[in-house]
Amino acid sequence: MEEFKLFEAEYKFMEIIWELEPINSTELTKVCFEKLGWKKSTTYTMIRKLAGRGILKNENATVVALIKREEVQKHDSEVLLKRTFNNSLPIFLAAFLQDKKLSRQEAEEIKKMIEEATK
Amino acid sequence: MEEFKLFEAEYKFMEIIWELEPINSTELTKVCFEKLGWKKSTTYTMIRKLAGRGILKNENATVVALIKREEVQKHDSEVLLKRTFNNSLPIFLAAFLQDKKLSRQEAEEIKKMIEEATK
DNA sequence: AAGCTAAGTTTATTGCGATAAACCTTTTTT
DNA sequence: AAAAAAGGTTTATCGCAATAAACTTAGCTT
Repeated sequence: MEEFKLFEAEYKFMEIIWELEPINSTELTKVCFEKLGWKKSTTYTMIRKLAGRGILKNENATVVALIKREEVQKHDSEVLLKRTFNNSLPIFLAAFLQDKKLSRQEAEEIKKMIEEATK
Repeated sequence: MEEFKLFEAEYKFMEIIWELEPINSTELTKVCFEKLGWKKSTTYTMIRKLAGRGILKNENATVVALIKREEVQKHDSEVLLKRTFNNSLPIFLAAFLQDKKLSRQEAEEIKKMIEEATK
């Protein structure tokens, strides 16, 4: 559970990795400098911390993610729903949709997903 | 926009206020001590900070919220959707519903809401 | 009038996420 | 063989949210 919690900087970093993995660690320091403005040591610090938590691994200078983006997304959704909406999808939607309009296509897509998730 | 962003401690604090408002400030220090373990000065510090940001007001020792819980809920939802799901409700639902089952009643409720939010 | 309580403010301290300087070792290039 | 680049680690620093100690002032109570 808790293993999927990422702080802001960690999340931005992982987004880069999910996009580019597998990626050489030196190459990664360059990308992080360009996209995040990080110094080399900052990137390596991040690699080490996330490796220690099983979020990614760095072997032979090659960095790969050990958890999927979808797992983190799911975790984040659940945290928000639990913390803020008493774990209720209808309550969430009421808040989120307030004053928003969906296209016909989005609506159909969503209804289909709801239908599929119904026992 | 940014005015609705609450940090964790602030959020827990506001939950108490939304539940009990209007509430006398001394009474509030007692509740915060019981529920959050905060000392009196911590509660007053929090009151002052949030008052400065227009989140609540404290007049004649009576504290009331100036923003509604629903506004914060909406803000938090939008932040998550933007940050994590490319602002797409279907993508969010795909992640959240994965391996979850909805009751028939929930499903109907949700579909109705979707329908109402469709242009 | 002396003490107590309510209702705060001023000013620190703490904890931790974010960031990086400085240093080290090994491999590659010239 | 000297220099440079790759691939790191050790150890700090910084910023800021979280928390609170200590002090103040005014009203109420005995």
